[in-house]
Amino acid sequence: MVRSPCCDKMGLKKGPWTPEEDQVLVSFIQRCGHGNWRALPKQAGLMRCGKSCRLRWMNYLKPDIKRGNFSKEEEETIISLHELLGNRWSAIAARLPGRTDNEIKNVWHTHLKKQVRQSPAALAPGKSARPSTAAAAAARSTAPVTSDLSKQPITLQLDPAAACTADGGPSSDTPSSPPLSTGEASCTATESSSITRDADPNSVKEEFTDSSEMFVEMDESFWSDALSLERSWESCVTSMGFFEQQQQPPPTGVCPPPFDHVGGDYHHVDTSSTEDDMDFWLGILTGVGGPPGLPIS
DNA sequence: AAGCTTTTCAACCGCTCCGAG
DNA sequence: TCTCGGAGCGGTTGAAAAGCT
Repeated sequence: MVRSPCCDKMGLKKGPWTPEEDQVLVSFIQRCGHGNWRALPKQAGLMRCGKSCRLRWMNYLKPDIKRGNFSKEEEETIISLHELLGNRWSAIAARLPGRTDNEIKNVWHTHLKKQVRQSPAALAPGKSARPSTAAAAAARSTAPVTSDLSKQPITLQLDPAAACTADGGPSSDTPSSPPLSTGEASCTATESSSITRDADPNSVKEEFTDSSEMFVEMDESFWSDALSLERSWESCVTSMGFFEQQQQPPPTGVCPPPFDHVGGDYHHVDTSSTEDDMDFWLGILTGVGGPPGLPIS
């Protein structure tokens, strides 16, 4: 199937954004949100394609973006996560509040890659058997899981009915606040935001400062066990020694979709779930994508 | 100071994913 | 179930800045 270009190239501007264009984009998004990127430039009066607007906003103009050099801790976090996740820049960015995937990708290619090549041992303290980048990338379907689910960043699809104004238009009662922060009412129907369960965003960074202590590998046997219905989620994970290592009980705040929380334990209840479903759930667990885990009341 | 090389990073491109109809 | 369109992702590019001779 041949797809039409994302935009009609005729008459649309490319290249660096001017301060005036930035101002137009920011003020429009503050007023109206960005429910439909494709339609946004026309509505805002910008001679750009929607894709370009989205990129500019996501990578540069969004109010919560952290500018400036990466700290040593952030660099170490990127290196550790890259070892585990490969070139999944958006997943890595999800662990670094205020940093964008583009920025992380750039910093990796410009100096972290060289740094790792020069002194791989020094940058992976304490753990010599970490998977290679290539191996991590190849093993994405069995990506690691983090320790404390109660502090997991969760990608949340906001309920449009609850989170949006009636017309998807501007939220007039918060004119001076940063636009479109989590849960703000001026989003449109397709808006999504990331939240963390922990009020302090820095805790997320600290959580992953030394990923060698924070992650455990999950291989096919884990999912096979989990899917066999013979073992509970808790026993599968506990058998790996993971929560013992963390000196804490298995998570109780998030119920993975294929599981149910019965009698203080997690049981695999969805007999139709597949390993793909598990990968889906794993994305939720690692905060990488998808809707949130189901909170247990 | 000038010219050349290297580095940085914003932006583009093409692809995949996913939801709506 | 299939098709289509929008969003998002990762790879790549190229202009500008910085460093070097």
